[in-house]
Amino acid sequence: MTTRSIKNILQTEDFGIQLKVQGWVRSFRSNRFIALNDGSVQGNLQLVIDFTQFEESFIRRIAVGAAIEAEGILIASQGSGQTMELQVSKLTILGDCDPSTYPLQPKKHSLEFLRQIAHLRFRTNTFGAIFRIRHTLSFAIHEFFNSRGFYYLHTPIITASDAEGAGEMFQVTTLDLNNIPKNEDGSINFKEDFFERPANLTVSGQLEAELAAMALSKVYTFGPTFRAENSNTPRHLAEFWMIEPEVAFADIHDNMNLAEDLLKYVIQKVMTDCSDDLKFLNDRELEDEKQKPLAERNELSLLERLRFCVENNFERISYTEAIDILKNSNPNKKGKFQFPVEKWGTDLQSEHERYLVEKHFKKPVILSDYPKEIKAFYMRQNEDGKTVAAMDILFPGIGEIVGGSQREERLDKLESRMIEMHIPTEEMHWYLDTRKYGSCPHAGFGLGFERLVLFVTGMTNIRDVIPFPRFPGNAEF
RNA sequence: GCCUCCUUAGCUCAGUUGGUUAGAGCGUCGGACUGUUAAUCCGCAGGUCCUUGGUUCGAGCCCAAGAGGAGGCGCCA
Repeated sequence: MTTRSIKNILQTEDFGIQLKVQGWVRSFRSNRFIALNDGSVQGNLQLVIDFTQFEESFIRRIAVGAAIEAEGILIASQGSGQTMELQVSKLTILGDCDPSTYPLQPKKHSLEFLRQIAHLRFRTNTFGAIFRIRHTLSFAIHEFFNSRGFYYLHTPIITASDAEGAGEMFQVTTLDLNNIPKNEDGSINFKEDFFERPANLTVSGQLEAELAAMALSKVYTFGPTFRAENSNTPRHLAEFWMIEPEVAFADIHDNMNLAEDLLKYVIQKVMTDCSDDLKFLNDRELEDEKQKPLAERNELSLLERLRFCVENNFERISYTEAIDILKNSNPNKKGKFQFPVEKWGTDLQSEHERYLVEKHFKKPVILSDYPKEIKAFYMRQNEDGKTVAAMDILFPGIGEIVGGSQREERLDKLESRMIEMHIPTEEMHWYLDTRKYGSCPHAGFGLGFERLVLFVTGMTNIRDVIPFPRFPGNAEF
């Protein structure tokens, strides 16, 4: 007899068939009904046992969390609440679960509590849904790029380049920290280190992806990224996953189109393939919001937000237009902003981004053409001499989900900008070579994967959408 | 890194102006019941009130420091 997943059983409705299932007990009622879940799907399969056929000591071992195997006949359910149930003829306990110490109960737990038992939280409905959706998003991203002729590129995790310019890095070393080899002048002798030079964990695969795009035309990376920033927010992690496409012969508008198409494709994919999980998370959020004051509730439900995002064009405006809107906005005039919007050239604060996305446009916004002073050295300088061809996509509740740009492909402009910004040109000879030999216009962006999962699941803390979050002071599990 | 708030039973939380023995729901454990839907009913047990120090005749409650958690800001994806 073949074992079948609960997902498969619930889909096929093969009544009258003898089959075998394995899973974990979610609840056991009336000494008769076992709700069995194997993680393949949100729903449970109801197992029905005749308790007169089993020893009382055996019945006691059917506890919440226990791993069991059951054989029986699938029949139309005799009770209401489910369409089918398995009439069990043989039951085996594969792994006991002591209810007096097992932390998960058949009741609602707070996300904060579950974060402390991240090794067990997969067993809850909420986290089952989150990680099935995370998987679906992940695969949809590969599907999207593959179907458009992109090549999946593995850029290095360890990098010796300290010029990526995207924040603090984690150093990688095999030196004995209790006995660090020194040069005569007292500085650290990195010749003794594994790579014979300082090395770090990557903060971005972009620069390497550009090199590949200069030959393969369309590439993307999808891998872990590390930032040693002391960021303590529900939107930041020290280790997160990022998607970074890089496209030759593309300008900033192609770049915006690509990002918008990608986001819509993967969100639509989850709406189609994970409807049960989304329904669960949607209802969970509605229930949760009943506790909140009206002003703090979402105007749209999770499902409505996703539909809205897929069905509407993202608003595209320039930084300059954004400043005008903000200057003339009610909160700015009434002094409601903590940071009043006054002059062109300063970076937008998150309260400003929130206003644009959540109040003014009420939809995803693509902001472009930022002042060059507040953006990275590799971004293409616009004709006005003041701005660069940068673009950020802002999502409601999440903030910046995508950051990208058309890259500076003109060698002289790139070099002078690097010198202005104190980027060591000698060390970056390999990057500059792409501008020296057969340079061409190209563009790309970085999409924060966990921020995407946040938006799609409606969760509000990024530590709840990655299995084992890493953040300052925490690397448990 | 800065600011605000929180920490009471396994979990979620009450706890009056500082006043005897710190409470509830759920869970656990014991019993009853058995076509249930986070089953239901009865009963028992369960506490370093985060830690340390201070004020006071007396501290879960007031003060200080520390630890842990959450949110806001900055950095960004």
